Amino acid sequence: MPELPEVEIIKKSLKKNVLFKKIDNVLIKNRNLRFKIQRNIKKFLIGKKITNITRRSKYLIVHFEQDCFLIFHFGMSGTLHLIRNKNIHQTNLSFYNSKTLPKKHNHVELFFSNFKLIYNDPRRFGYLKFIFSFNELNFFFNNMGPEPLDSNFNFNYLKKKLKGKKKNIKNLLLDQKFVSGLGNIYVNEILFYSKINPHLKGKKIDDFKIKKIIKYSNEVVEKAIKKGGSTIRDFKNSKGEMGLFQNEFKVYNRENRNCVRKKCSGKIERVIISNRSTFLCKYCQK
DNA sequence: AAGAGGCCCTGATAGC
DNA sequence: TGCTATCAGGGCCTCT
Repeated sequence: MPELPEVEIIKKSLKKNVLFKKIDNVLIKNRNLRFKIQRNIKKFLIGKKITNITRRSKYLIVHFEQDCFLIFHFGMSGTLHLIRNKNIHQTNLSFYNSKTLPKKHNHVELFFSNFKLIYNDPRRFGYLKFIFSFNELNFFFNNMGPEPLDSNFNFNYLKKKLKGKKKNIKNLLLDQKFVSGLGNIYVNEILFYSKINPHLKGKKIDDFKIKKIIKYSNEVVEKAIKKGGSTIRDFKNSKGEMGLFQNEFKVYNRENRNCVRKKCSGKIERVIISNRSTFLCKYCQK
């Protein structure tokens, strides 16, 4: 599901609901995720009070007292569900009420005094990890590139990083060491706005295009957060959960439809780059 | 050493 | 209805 904007939305609504709450109990129903859940994680979590909820890139970070942390990565299909006791339905962005809670693939349940938080992940590409110190946390994120909205993601940084790069710009923007937080949807959109062909090699990106990339990375990500993220396919029946940014897509999922630029007569094409769907207008994106 | 591709997994949907 | 094929918001690992 989530790229940076979606995780940001999850962070915000989680913060409203679970800040300063204490974990009473933990149920591990299935340890098999991308990485196996640590065997003794239950022992570490029980009795801990949540002191903050933050995000780095596509990772959600739950902070506890005494400098320990629980990191969530949602992979392609990971979701969090807040379930109130006694059927009180919470219609809060990015949470599902108990009616829409999937029955299968609930991997972890965290119990609080009057609600529980469930991590569900059918494809198991996500994972969670308990972190024991600030040092370990910093180390974990050490190799990650700046985020699109970070001031370090600037002209000089891109200029330097793109120099001599044979990799195409699409794969570069998907590379979390290059810039972190973007995924397939937002990279497609950013390249369309920037009028850059996804196949263009890094070293061929001139100064003008670098500025475009920065400008539209910022705009697309900011707007997506404002709109509550993108909801494409999961849990169609759920209500009150949907992000709205999918209505703003200019190229993603728009194969064979007309280019939205007024003077352009092109059609959106779908091609494959490194096994991922790539949407572009060949007339606009050079 | 950088870059391309395979692969991990389940579920939804389209086409026959 | 039921089969098969294809596709999906990610990223680690291996091979060249």
